[in-house]
Order: sequence, then structure tokens, then C-alpha cells
Amino acid sequence: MPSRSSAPKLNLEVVVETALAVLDKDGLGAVTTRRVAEELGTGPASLYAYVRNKDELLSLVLDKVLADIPLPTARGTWQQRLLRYGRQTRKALLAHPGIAAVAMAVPSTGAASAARQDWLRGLLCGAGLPEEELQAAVDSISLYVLAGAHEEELLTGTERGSGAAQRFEYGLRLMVGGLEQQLERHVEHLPQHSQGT
Amino acid sequence: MPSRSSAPKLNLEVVVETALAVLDKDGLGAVTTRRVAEELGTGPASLYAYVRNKDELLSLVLDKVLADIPLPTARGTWQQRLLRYGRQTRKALLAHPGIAAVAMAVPSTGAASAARQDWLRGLLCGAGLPEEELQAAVDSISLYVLAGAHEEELLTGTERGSGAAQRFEYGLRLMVGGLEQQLERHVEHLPQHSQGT
DNA sequence: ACCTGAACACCGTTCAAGT
DNA sequence: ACCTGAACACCGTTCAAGT
Repeated sequence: MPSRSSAPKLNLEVVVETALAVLDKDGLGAVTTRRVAEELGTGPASLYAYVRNKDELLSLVLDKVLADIPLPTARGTWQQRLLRYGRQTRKALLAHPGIAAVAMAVPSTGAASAARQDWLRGLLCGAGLPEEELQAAVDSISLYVLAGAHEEELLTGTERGSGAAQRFEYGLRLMVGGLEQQLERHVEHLPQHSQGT
Repeated sequence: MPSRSSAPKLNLEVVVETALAVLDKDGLGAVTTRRVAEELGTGPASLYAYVRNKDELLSLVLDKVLADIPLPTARGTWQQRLLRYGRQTRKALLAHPGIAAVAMAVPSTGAASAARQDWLRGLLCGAGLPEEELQAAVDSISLYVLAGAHEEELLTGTERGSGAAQRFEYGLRLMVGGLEQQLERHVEHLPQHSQGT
């Protein structure tokens, strides 16, 4: 309504959406400031009104993808929920080829990333993992899931049969098994602990 | 001795060594075809007599680093040897900041990489892991070690206190614990199996 | 404040030409 | 066969200038 300024043609949200659209269509290599700007009908310099640099743009694209990944429901054991978390995250990342490479390359700032870490933390805390191990456990799981998806991204069509999915599942189960073992050790040492499920 | 051709000024080994020296001195970002060529007193085009492209050069640099990492001795349990493998690999990769990023980015071809995978395979086979699980287990361990080192590389000096090393150790132990659990399951189902160590 | 054309300082790679 | 200068087709980012 005020006449003193025309509405901006661009905004941060549309810049991030456009970058994600380019990634989905032509891969991470196609996400250049020039290409994103071109898609918006302008030049690369225009993006810098909304973003400090290309890394920040990629971080925002990553967080947008993470924000759209559902978190598992509370049904089932913590093991089942952790496995579902890993599978859902892997599947969602692979739907945007190249985004896992971004996740490995840029520090995981962003609200969606933090929310997912908090969810994992709550899950493992509820399972009985002691406070001093929570962060290390959350980091290990997060790292494995992101790295596994990233490795699958690199495989060409022929190599990425069902084998890759099964290897991902196997490693995820190894970590779940390791956590179970860790919990047993604490139960031994703290026999008064009440055990749920 | 033959006069019909002068000795080449360059060879593949010196190109790879120079690229690694640049990486060690100024980081992965400084490893450009121009910089490596300049260090050799020539232009970037000269490298292409020895290397198909930059990715191949980086693969060779990676394999050179991997070849210099010692493999643990046969002393101790398989768990102890696996932990030593992980710690030694992490330490050696972190001595060349940026090389873990290369390991995550390029497919792990190369003789040294294959030799290390074979060593892991032999270790887990000796531990009693069934044939059909070996590849998945080797891949999971390799992936975790490389990704863990890569993540640590990204941390700046202040963030990379002892916390990062402890988180790496924790995740590595989770995988070892998961493998132990996996082995117990197979012992249950194959009670005639003779168990060593 | 928002936007932009043009330029700067780089890249990886190719190729014709030299020896 | 080995080597190279020069060019090609790109990059991310900056900045003065416009509105």
C-alpha cells in the first residue's frame, strides 16, 4: 500500500526455491549463481542482496529439504523409530540428488537440522542413554545417515541396485546394535533403573 | 642412454607428489591445475599428459596418502585391531587436511584403497562374520571412518577440541558393538561353529 | 533498500603448434 | 611422445551506478 517503495521483485524464499529447483532438475553442478539468477530473470549480483555467499544459499537449500522430511511417529520401540528415521532421511535426501553432498560440505546450521538433532536426542534419552553420551550418539547416527546417502548419490544408475540400500540398512543396524549394547552396560551398572517397553 | 629422445621433464609420480605437497601446505582449495603446474615450472596443460582430468589427479593423491597408512599388527582381538584401524586411518587422514573430502567425493578406486578393504574383510572374516555380510560390514566401517575424518576437517581450530576425537571414538565403538551383536546371533544359529580368541 | 551491468580474478580443459 | 602458449567457456564475487 505505501507508495514510497515498490515491492521487491525477489525475496529470499524464491531464491532458495529456485536454487532447489535447479538442483532437482540438473544436479548440484548446475547450481551456480549465474544459473539461479538467470532462472529468476536477472544477473548473479542480484542474489547477494539476500545471501552472503553461495555457501549460505546452499545451506538454506539444505535446510529447506530437511524441513520437509517427516519425523517418525512415536509408535514402536526406540530401535524401530531409529531405523525409520534413518530410512526416511536417506530416502528424502536421495530425492534431491546432490543435497547430501551439500550436507557433508557445509556445517549443519539451520533450524530444521537442529530440530532433527533434538528429535534424535529425545529418542535416545528416552531409551535410557546417559546424558554424557547423547551428543556423541546423535552425531554418530547423523553422520552415518548423511554419509550413506552421499555415497549412494555418487553411484551411477547401474551400480545403485538394491545393494546400496541393503548396505545402508546394514550399517544403520550396526549402530542400533551398538546402542543396545551400550544401554545394557548402563543397566548393569545402574540396576535400580526402571526399564520401559 | 638412447639419444633419440630426451628424458621427460615430468612424470606421473612427481605430479602427484607436487599436488599432495600443495594440499599439505595450503589446503585442498589451493590444489588447482594451475598451481600444481606452476610449482613444476610449467603450465596447466602439461599435466594432461599424465592425468585424464583433475579428479583422476586427486584420486591418485588420495591413494598415495592411503598407501602410507600402516595397517594394525595381528596382535590383540579383532575388536582391538578394528579400533586401531579406525584410529590410525583417522589420524593419518587428518595429517593431510582436505584429503578426507577427496575420499568422500571421488569413487574409491586405487590399489591402496583396495588393499585396506581387503584387510578389513580378512579381519571380519576371521572374526566369524558370514560371507554374505562381509562387504556390507566393510563398507559401513570404511564409510564411517572417512566421513568422521571429513567432518573433523571442517571444524575450525576452536571447535576441534578433544570432543571431536571422542565422538569419532564413540561411533567407532558403536559399530564394533553392532558387529559383536551380529556375531552372537550367528553363533546362536550355528552352534557347531568353533570360536577363536 | 533493492537491483544491476560490467568487470575482476580466477577455474578446468582443449587444441594447434612446436620439439 | 612429450610439452606448451593461448584460448575457450565457464566460475564466485565486488562495486559503482542506477532507481
